[in-house]
Amino acid sequence: MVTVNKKIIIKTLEEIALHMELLGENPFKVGAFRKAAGVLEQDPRSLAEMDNILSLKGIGKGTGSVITDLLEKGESELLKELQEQVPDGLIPLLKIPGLGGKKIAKLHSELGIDSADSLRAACEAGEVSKLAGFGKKTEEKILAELETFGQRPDKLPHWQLEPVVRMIESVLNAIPEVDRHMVTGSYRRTAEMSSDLDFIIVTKEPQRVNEALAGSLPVIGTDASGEAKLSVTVDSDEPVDVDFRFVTEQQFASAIHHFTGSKDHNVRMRQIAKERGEKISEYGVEQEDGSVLTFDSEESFFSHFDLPYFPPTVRKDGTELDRADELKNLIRPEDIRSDLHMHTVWSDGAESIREMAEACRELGYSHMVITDHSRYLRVANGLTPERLRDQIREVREADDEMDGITILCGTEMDILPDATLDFDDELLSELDFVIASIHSNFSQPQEKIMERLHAAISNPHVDMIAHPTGRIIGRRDGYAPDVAQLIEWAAEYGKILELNANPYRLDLAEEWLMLAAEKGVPIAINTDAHSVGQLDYMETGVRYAQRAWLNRDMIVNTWTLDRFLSHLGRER
DNA sequence: GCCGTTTTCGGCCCGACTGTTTTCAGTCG
Repeated sequence: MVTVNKKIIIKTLEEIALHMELLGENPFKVGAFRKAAGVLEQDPRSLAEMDNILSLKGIGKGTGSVITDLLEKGESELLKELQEQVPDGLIPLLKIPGLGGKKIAKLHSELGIDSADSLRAACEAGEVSKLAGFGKKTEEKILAELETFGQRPDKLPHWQLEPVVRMIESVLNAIPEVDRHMVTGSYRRTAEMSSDLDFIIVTKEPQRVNEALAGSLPVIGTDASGEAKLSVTVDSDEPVDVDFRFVTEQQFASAIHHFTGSKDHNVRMRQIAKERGEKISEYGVEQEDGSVLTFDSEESFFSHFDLPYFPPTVRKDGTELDRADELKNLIRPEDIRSDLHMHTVWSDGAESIREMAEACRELGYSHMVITDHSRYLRVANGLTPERLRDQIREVREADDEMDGITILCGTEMDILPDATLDFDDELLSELDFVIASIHSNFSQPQEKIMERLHAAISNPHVDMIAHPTGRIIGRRDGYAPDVAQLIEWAAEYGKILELNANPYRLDLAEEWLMLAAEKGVPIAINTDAHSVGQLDYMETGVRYAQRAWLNRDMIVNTWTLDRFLSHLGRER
């Protein structure tokens, strides 16, 4: 029998919701199972640490008995019963746009549809269009969707959407009838992955803008087109769904708040409004007398409800509204005064030490660390001990020459596959800051990976572990370390863990950052820049850190140079 | 199914668009 963990419970609850949806169940009942799954997912504790799982808000008799079933018997009676009523093949059909639980239930009961294949056959035979509530257009649309069924990813990583956002913004900037625009949705919340892009557009002529957009964007499909919105699929590396909403200047603040979400955040806000006899919509706040209040900014919108401004990144499951007093300590981009991980032409970077230093000074940093790769990483022209000593001399010279910023000597040293380090202790002791990281043999068993990480983190000269899991969002999982253990070690040995701000990485992930915070492990947000331009990744890193509610005092790069060095136990 | 110092019953956020309808259900976000 499989050991039941939190993930299995979450998945089971979600499966139950899906099956119920296909049985045409009451949407609120379906939602209750989804909500229970969400409550567990949001809770940072592991199953073992949750002694009172059944008393969590959102988990009641029904969802609780599913959990009890799973813990006691390893499976859910309810899910088994549902699976007998609903063929497995129906579940994926929910992903077809335009098909929801009720329509699929009808296809199943009236036509015996039980899979994508039988649905295709029924469409081709013209049976679907004969059903009440269905028609010729629906049938054609289903057939077209089945063509590409399962080929498109559900969500795209933030880094992949970024160039699409830029492209769309430049199109919007070129349309004269567009007065103002903003990208919202989960993208604005710096979610790792988003299923679509949402733009709010202020215009007095929505129809003209609608036509201009449809004419200028590489549109490969239109889902909806009206006075208030345009929904299209835009061609890019992957097709991207994009929604445009047209609003007036007065509605703008309410609209960006509404479409930035999250959905759960909005639900909480609306409940608060309702208790006061008000009603929130994307157009404003309706008063009891029917008049609608609008706002000149999101700040004044929140303030209307006696709330401080919650940045988009913390708008998640609604519980953020209970954490208003933590906002003042939340890390913000302007708190950052250093970048501790970057590369130069000495290894695989594009710019010189001085060019990187000038760029960091421009950003207003007080100090920075040059951390080129070590010799093991041949593909990146990693530094031999001799070259590193040469580099130290050049860094010291540059530091002496330059005013306004302190340049420190460091390395991003490889942790080798055999759990040894690429440089010896003597050389490491000559550096101001030592990063250790894994770039090779990702597929080793977890014990070996952990042995490598332990060798690094327990070495007294090593200060930080960089991109601790090696993941690339949406591409690869990395080397799957036991992150909880790594965090324990970091706490034990007093070491720093990195939040790598490169949008491809964002490593450590949110859930681990929260655990690290709980254990008091300091975090460094670093760009790992390989060029001057990449130093700008810092903002994404900080926004991502906000999602984990990191406060500025635990972020190493907010510290003064003196505090940083004294933490490292180094003097210069 | 879940929840509740206004409630143990009756709500549960709210609106746009489409397709199939002659006034609205279903889907989506």
